[in-house]
Amino acid sequence: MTDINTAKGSGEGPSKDPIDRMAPDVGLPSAVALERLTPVVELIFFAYRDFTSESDAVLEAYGFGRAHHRVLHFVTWRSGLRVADLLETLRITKQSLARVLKKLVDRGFIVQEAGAADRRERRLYPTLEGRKLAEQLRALQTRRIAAALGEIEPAGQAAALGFLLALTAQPDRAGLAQMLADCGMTPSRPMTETRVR
Amino acid sequence: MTDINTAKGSGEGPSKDPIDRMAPDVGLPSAVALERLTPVVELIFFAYRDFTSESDAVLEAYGFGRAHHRVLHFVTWRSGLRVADLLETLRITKQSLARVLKKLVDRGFIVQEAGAADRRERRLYPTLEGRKLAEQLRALQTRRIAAALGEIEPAGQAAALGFLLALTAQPDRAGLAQMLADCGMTPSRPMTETRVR
DNA sequence: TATTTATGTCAGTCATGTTGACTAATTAGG
DNA sequence: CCTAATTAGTCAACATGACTGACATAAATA
Repeated sequence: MTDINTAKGSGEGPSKDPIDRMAPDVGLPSAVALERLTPVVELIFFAYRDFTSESDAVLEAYGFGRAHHRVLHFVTWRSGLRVADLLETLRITKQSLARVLKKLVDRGFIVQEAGAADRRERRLYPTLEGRKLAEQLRALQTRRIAAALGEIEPAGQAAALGFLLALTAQPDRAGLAQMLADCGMTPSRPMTETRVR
Repeated sequence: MTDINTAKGSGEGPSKDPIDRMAPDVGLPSAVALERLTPVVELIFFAYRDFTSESDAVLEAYGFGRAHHRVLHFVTWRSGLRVADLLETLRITKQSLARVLKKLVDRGFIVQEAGAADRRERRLYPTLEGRKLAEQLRALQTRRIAAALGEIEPAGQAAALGFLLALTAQPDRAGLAQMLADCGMTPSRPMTETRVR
């Protein structure tokens, strides 16, 4: 666990590697100082736990779980995607998806139709009911996000998104950054080619 | 050390409802505009998914899962806590915890000892091996966090933490904010109704 | 036509969450 | 001092959502 043993107190050196040039204020030399970030690990845990709690409660009333939420979300807001896209996005196996997707289809929240160009593909779409639930869940989540953004200084909002984007692994960054930009949500320091790790 | 909060002189607005006065830049009126935040929902999903992926891989080699990680984390970094504290923190049931905790104890990563004042209590402590694993996992996570903080403007780092703190529900905010402050990580606009200090 | 691709499905396993009931040890209150 | 409440451990049973591996089917492609 200690590949970070490079410089330590080196205050204002030229910063190249992201791991070395961090947080002047939130202060981060390099080696030992990483442990100062321990509470941030917990912060992320608590934030995610609470971010999902509201929608989880709604889902429960429908007899769905978080897995159904994820599927319904992407099918609704990236309407027309294929099963393969969903597998790639969620990083789960076909069988895991099948169980969840089947339930959503059986219960009338999602419909499948063969692709126009390639009829092996099943394009996925929400039904009216599916869209309604997806909207309800989105409302809960975006409301919480909006409230949280409202609690920080406007100047820092782009940075907050930039931080989350930087936590995300490369393969998904570009698409996310594009989506954010399309919605007028420009993260600070967008997709800098970073090989974290 | 708190000089980050001075960023931009926009701080003195007539702040009303958090949901109404948000994001001039990241722009947020109120009603319909919430749907512009949809990609942020996905951003949070991807960020969390990728944030946990590295440590999950290490855990797998030990035959542990994310549940064990959470327990080991809190037992190590809040050493000496009681079972009841853990239940409260993780928001799981006694039985869920028992299975995971028992495995960690049986495998020699955690020890329990009766509380000094109240001998019904079982205070939890990591063994040497437990601490080693916890350190390894923490290193992975803090390294990723540090890299992500390094990718945004220093001025925005406090805001990024403030955003996550704002996503967290009240009960846990105070303690988190205190921990962050103790480590020199001051989130911007800390706790609204949570006076610590 | 033969192969590859996209999807669906069967069968079984594992991890982690749940409930409810019960025991044991210890402390606290009347 | 004896009963209450508290803290923790445990059993049995169950649900969800991951996983693997094997196999089926339809459609596109070489």
